[in-house]
Amino acid sequence: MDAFTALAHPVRREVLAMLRKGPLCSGDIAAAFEVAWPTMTGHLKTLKEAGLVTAERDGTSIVYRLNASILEDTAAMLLDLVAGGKKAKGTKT
Amino acid sequence: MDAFTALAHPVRREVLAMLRKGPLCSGDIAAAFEVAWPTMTGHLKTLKEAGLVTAERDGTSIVYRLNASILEDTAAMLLDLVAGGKKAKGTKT
DNA sequence: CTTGACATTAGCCTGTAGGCTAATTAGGAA
DNA sequence: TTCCTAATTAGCCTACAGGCTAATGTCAAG
Repeated sequence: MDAFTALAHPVRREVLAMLRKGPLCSGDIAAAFEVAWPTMTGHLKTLKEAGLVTAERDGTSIVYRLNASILEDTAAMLLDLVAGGKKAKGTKT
Repeated sequence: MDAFTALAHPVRREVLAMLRKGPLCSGDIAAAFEVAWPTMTGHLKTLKEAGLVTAERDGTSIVYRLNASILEDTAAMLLDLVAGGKKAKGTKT
């Protein structure tokens, strides 16, 4: 699933917001929301596939970490939709 | 439908990219893609509901125009997911 | 090896996004 | 009015996202 689609779900955006403060394990993330744990696992999987987070096992826990660069790239693509063909680099003329 | 969800579909993002060069009418947009016209009408409706475009009738045509500010806001929200709690405003220390 | 906690996978169900065709509305021209 | 073109709305269908419960896998501890 691509980053835009991954970002379309409010819970997944909230997860990213939690993660910006530092890495967290699956249980902590799941506990912070109303959804069942397996549901959160699904969201985390989606985020991981989109490259927005990374996962790493640490003992019995699995630690999720925000991947800022993908998020920045995605934001840049949005800004490009506005500016890409309008202001450009001033290369023309 | 919210802006993030609206942006999740590739055709809708392409429509926005077309629109950044200037306003276009429904028919021109529909003709530029493989989808049937009513399908494109649906996408345009979604974009309009998200505030990403505006529509205005001009004779028999309906002209669609990009609303850059919503797109910029949306991009800003993404960047905030990265920086919002990390770098903040430099207020601390 | 058994137990217990952490997390994912498997399986099922429901709602809705996204596609099409056909019908309808809106506006200009004859 | 009548007709033609532009665009939307209505209705239907299929596929898949997103939720749950139950079962399974994984690791550390005893």
